[in-house]
Amino acid sequence: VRRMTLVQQLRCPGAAGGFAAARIVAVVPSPLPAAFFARPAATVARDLLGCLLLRRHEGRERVVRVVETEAYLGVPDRASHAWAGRRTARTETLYLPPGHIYVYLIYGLHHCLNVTTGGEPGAAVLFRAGEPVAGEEEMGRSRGLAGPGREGALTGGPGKLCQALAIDRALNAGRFEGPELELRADVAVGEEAIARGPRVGVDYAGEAARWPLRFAVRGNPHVSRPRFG
DNA sequence: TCGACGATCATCT
DNA sequence: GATGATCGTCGAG
Repeated sequence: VRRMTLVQQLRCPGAAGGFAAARIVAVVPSPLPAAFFARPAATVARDLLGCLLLRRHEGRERVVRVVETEAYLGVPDRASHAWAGRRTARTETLYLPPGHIYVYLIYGLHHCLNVTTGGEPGAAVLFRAGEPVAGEEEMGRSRGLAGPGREGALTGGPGKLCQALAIDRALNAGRFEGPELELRADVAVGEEAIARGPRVGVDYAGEAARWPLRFAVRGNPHVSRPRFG
């Protein structure tokens, strides 16, 4: 049912038959190989759309489908924590090999989940939003929600996603190969179904603030604000 | 040691 | 659309 829902969301208005925008690449989800992450951040960010993000916590599994990401290009990117080669206790994680987990606290309140990539040193991809696939009850409890809220209320934003998946800095510097966090290929999202735009909340970054490094599944209701595409 | 600020969110109007 | 919450991080002194 979830897969059908996604396919409907991926329908491309201009494509006859509607399925041109999505193709099933794996019936049985498979873990992403290390080579997947060892590419430029923008490429990884785009290809992560449609993948499954698994979180195992307290003996239970929570799963979301990735529907929104942002690429941070590292040293040459003023919006990146690794801009100009900055190395501090916090940013050290960004320089780990591709496929590592980078979690940091923002605004003193919220955690943000990233994965390191190839390309320039310090490059990474921020997970901005997911579509719940399994473990919605646990997510709601972690979020402190009474019942099922509007779409996007659970995992429609980087802070919400981390809270729903019980992700904090305890996971920082780990790897996306289980048991706590895992990424699996599942559905490839066609170019026609991908919206691109400038990244959120980086107005301070000068020219880099306008780089189109935000990626989302076009029209998916779980994509965070500001909506675009 | 100190001060300014942030890859956000919920709750207001 | 505006605002307050809340504290780790980092650069300046």
